[in-house]
Amino acid sequence: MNEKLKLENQLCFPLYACAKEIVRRYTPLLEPLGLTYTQYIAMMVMWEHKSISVRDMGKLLFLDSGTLTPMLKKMEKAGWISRKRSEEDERMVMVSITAEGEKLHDRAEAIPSKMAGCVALEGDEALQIYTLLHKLMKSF
Amino acid sequence: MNEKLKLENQLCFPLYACAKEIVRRYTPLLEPLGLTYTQYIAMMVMWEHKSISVRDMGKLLFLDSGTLTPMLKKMEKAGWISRKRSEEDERMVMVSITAEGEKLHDRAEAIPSKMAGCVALEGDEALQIYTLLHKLMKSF
DNA sequence: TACAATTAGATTGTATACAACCTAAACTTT
DNA sequence: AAAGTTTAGGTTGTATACAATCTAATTGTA
Repeated sequence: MNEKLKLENQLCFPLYACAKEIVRRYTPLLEPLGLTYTQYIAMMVMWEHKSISVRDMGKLLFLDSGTLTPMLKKMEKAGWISRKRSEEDERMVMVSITAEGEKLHDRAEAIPSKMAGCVALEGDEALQIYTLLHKLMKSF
Repeated sequence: MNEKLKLENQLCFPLYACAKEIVRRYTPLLEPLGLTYTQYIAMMVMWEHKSISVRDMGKLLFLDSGTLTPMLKKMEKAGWISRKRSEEDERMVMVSITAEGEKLHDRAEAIPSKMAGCVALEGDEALQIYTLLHKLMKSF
């Protein structure tokens, strides 16, 4: 059997499995805030940018409108953001953070340090993997 | 703003983004074979094990029955595998590869080397990330 | 040996993901 | 300015993922 078609020799598979598992571990921490993981990273964009087009958010998160549009509608309904078509360019929809959305930031403060405890890597290794993944991500 | 809640300071995010992007790049290579990425890794298990329980496949792939059951039914319909409840332990369902499933192996042979060209890492870096991700995966 | 606890899959419900396609708006080019 | 092209979002359809729950089979135990 072709060794290259063995699961243990894949580079993509551990990437896929680790990503899923870590997202899964975020879930109980995000659940009290009412956020899913994807909504959480969308809120990170909002906390930092306050107002941004769907297009630019998609570029930051590597997500397209097929994923973002329904999710942003849910987040609008939850009261964390508002959506409004831009007046300068009517093709664009601007997403803006609300006061409720800002409040979530305080409640999310404890999450990063809690998650750090879930990752079984020494500090040095975490930095290595961070560096390598960023290099890979920038090549996309 | 809390620096720890910035997207660029997350470890999980590049993991999530890289995994999605690499799976996305597999898609056109797998499409002629009629496989999705998840079906492809399931076939890897089948090519190696020939016959395995749903439970054990789930442990190898980090997937549960909620994902596997519907997918394996599709793969059975496609003719690559067969599903049969075990006679020794009627709780278990054994999945076995068919002749059609074995044929797919030949057609998949070219995929790993094609994918290698999609990853913008030097040989050394690919090994590093492989090692770190496996360490992380084993801690689950 | 009854009976409680565990286990394996299946099912249901919710939430992504993304390709493919559609519409409207903005931009290019002639 | 009219026609063709590109762009931004929205919609549809398909395929995961996974929590929660259910059923049937098996195992552990008093």
